[in-house]
Amino acid sequence: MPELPEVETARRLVERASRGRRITAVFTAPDRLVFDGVREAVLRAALVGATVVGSARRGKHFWLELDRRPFPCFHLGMTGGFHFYRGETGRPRFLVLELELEHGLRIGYSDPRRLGRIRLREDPPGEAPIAALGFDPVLDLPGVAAFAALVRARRRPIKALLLDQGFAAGVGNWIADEVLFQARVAPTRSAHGLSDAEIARLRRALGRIVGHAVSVSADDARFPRSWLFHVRWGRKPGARCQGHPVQFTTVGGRTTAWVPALQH
DNA sequence: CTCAGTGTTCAGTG
DNA sequence: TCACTGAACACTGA
Repeated sequence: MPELPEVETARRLVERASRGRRITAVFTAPDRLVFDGVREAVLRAALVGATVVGSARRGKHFWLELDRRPFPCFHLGMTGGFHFYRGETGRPRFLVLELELEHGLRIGYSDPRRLGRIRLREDPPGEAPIAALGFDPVLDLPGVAAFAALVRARRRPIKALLLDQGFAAGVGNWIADEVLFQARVAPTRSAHGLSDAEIARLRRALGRIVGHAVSVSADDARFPRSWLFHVRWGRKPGARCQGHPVQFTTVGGRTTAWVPALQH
C-alpha cells in the first residue's frame, strides 16, 4: 500500500539493512517500464562498489544516498515492495532489482503490476520528478495561513486537490478519504469554497493521520478503530462507520469512501 | 469470466 | 492555465 507512511516504512527498513554496507552485486530484470530509460549497464556501474551512507524521502519517492553520485530513486507505484533475504532461493516473484550487500544480505524490489519506477539522479530533490512535488506532510506541513492560501487558490474538488502530488506529496487514496472523514468535509466540495475552520481541520487531520500511520510503521492493525480506513476496502454494501452508512462514489477519478451524515 | 484497484502520466477536450 | 476524462501500464484476487 505505498502511500507516504508505507514508503517511509520501506525507506527505514532498506536503510537499516544497507547503511554502511557496500553493494557487491546487482541483478536487474529486463524491464524498460520500471527502469524508465535507465540502462542496465548504467545502473550497474552506478551501484556496484558503492557504499550506502543514508537515505531520504519526499512524498512517495525515496532514494538511497551513496558515497558517490548518482543516487538510485524509487517510486513504488501501487504494488512495489522490498524483500530481504539471502541466496537466490529467497527471491520474490516479479523481482525487478536486487542489490547484494557485502554481508550477503540481498534487498529485492518486486513490482507485480510494474507501475513503480527506478531512476538515477545526481540531485534527487532538485530534479524531476521529485522537484515538482508539493509540501510533504511530515517534512514540510505549512502553517495554517499558508495552507489556507494553497487550498483556496484552486477550484477543484478538495479530494482531487489532496491527491495532487504537486499540492501535498505523499497523499494517496486512503489518506485523502481519511483526512476528509476526520475533518468532516465532503470530498466533492470545491477547495475554493472551504471555510477557515474547515481548512484548519483538514490541515490538522492530515498531519495527525500521516504522523500516526508513520509512527506505527504503516501497520493498519494499529490504526485506531474509529478510522474510516477499516471499512473502505471492498465497497461492502451496508458498510457503516461511527454508526452511519458509508457511501462509495468516484471523485477525482478515484474510488471514494465517505460518510454523508458526518461530512458536509 | 469479469472487474476493480494503495499510482502516475499523457492525449484530448472544454 | 485550469480542470476533467479516459487510456495506458500489467497483474492479482474477489
